[in-house]
Amino acid sequence: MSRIPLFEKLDVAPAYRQVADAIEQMITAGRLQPGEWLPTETDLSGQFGVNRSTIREGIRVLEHAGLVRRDGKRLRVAVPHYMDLASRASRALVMHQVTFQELWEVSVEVESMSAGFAASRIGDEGLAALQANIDEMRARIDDPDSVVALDIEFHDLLAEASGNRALALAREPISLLFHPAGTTILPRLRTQKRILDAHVRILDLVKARNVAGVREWMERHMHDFRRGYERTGVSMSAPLGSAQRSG
Amino acid sequence: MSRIPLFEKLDVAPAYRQVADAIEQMITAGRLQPGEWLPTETDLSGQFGVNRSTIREGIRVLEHAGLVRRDGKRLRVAVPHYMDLASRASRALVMHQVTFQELWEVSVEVESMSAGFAASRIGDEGLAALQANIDEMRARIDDPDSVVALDIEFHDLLAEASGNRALALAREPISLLFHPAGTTILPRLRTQKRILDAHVRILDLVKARNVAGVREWMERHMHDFRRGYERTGVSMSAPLGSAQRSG
DNA sequence: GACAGTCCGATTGTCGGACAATAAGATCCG
DNA sequence: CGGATCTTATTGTCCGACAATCGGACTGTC
Repeated sequence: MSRIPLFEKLDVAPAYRQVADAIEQMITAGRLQPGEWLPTETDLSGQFGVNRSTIREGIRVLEHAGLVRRDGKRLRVAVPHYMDLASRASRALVMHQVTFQELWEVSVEVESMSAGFAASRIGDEGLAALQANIDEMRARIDDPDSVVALDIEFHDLLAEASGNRALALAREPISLLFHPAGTTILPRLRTQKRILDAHVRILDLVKARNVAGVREWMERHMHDFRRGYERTGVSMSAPLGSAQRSG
Repeated sequence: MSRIPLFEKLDVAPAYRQVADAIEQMITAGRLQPGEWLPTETDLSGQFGVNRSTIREGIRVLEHAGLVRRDGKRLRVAVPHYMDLASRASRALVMHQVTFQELWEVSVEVESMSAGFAASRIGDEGLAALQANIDEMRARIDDPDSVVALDIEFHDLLAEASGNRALALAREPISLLFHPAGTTILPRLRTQKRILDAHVRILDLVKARNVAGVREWMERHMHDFRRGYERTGVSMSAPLGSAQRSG
C-alpha cells in the first residue's frame, strides 16, 4: 500500500493562502514592523496581481490571527496578544473533552510556579494590585459571581507579576476554563471566606518574598478548590463543558 | 466629554464576522458535530442572505482557526488540533521578545511535571515509542540535527504519555521554541552523548514508575541544557529570535 | 465482476466591475 | 487658530461570470 514516495506532494496553495503567507512572513521577518500601516487592499491587489476579493480572504486570516488589527478603517500590523489565542485554545480543550482532573493537575503546579516567581520578582505596583483585589473581594464577599471573577483575577495578577510571559501564555487557556468551574462551585458551597483567607495569606508570603512558603500555600489553595469541586458531585473525570454550559 | 451612556454601544460587526461567529457558535454548541459536512458556500449564501464573497471571508477565518477543515473540495467540521494553535502561540512569544530565560524557567517545571505524570501512567506503546526514539538517537548520534529533532520528540512523547491534554497544549508552544535553541547549541557543543545518557536514565526511571526520581532527573537534564546554552555565549536575557533566525 | 476511461454536474477559486457608507485628509470660514 | 464643510480614499458588500477540479454516474473492456 504505502510505497516510498517518488515525488514530493506538490502543494498548490490557493492564491488567498499565498497572500496570507506572504504578508505573514513579511511581518515575522521584521520587514513590516508592528504599528506600521498595511497597504490598502487595492494596493495589495495590484502588487500581488490578484483580485481584491482574493486579497480580502487572505487578510481576514491574518486579522483573525491577531497579526493585523483594524485601527479605524485601515489595517496596521500588530503583535498578537495571547488573549486572542487563549480563548481558542480553551475551546480546543473543551472540544477535545478534556477533564477537570487534567485541568486541575496542571493548574496546581502552574499556579504554584507562577506564585513562586511572583514572590521573587513582584514590584510595588504588583503588590498594590493584589491588595486592591483582596480589598474588593472582601467588600463583595457575599456576591458569588464577583468572588469568582476576583479569584481568577487574583491568579492572573500573580501570573503577570511573575514576569514570565511564557508562563502567562501557557496558563491563560487553563485559567479561562476555571471560570465556568468556579461559577458552578461557589454558589453551591459558599466557601468565599476560605478563598479570601487563602489569598490574604498568599499575598503576605509574596510580600515576605517567601518563595517556598507561597508555593506551598498556593498548592494548598488549589487542593481546596479541588475538594470544593468534588463536593459538588460533578465527576472529576467528566469532560469539561458537559456540566458547564456557558450561555 | 464622557456622559453617562444612554444607549449601549451597538456593535455593528461586519457581515463576514457575523457569519464566522454564527457558524463558530453553531459548532461549539454542538449543533454541528465534528466530521459533518458544512453546507456549500452557495447554500450558506442563501441561508444568511449575503453574498458568497462575504461567506467566503467568514469561512476563511474558521478554516484558519482549525474549526473546519478541507476534505477534498468541500468543508467539514473538525476539532482543532493544538498544533495549529501552538505555532501561532510561539510566534506571539517571539514577537513579544520573550527571553530564553523565561522559556527555560517554565520548561524546567513543565517538563518535570510531564515526565512525572508519564511515569505514573505510561502504557506499553508509550514505553515502546520512547525506546524507539532512544534507539534512533543512538544510531544517529553523530548528526546534530537529527539529535535535536529526536530530543524534542522524546519530550513530546513524554508529554503525550502524560495523559494530560491540558499539559500537552500548554507546553507545545514552548516546545516549539526549543527547536531553534537546540539547533544553535548542539552543533557548537557536541553534547549529544550527554543528552542520550539522560534520556536513557529517564526512560529507566519511567519504567520503574519512579515519579520523584524521574522528576529530579528531568530537572537535571534541563539544567544541563541551560548550561549548554550559556556556554554558547548567547545571553539568556536576550529576546528569542534575535540569535535564532530560522530560515 | 473488476477495472479503466469518459462524461456531467456541483463546487470552489478567482475574476472584473460596481456602489454605498464612512473615515481621513484637505479646504474654507469665522 | 479652531471648527465646520467638502473631497477623496478605502472598506464592506454585492452581482455576475468563468475556469478548474472533484465526485459520481455511466460505459466499455478484459
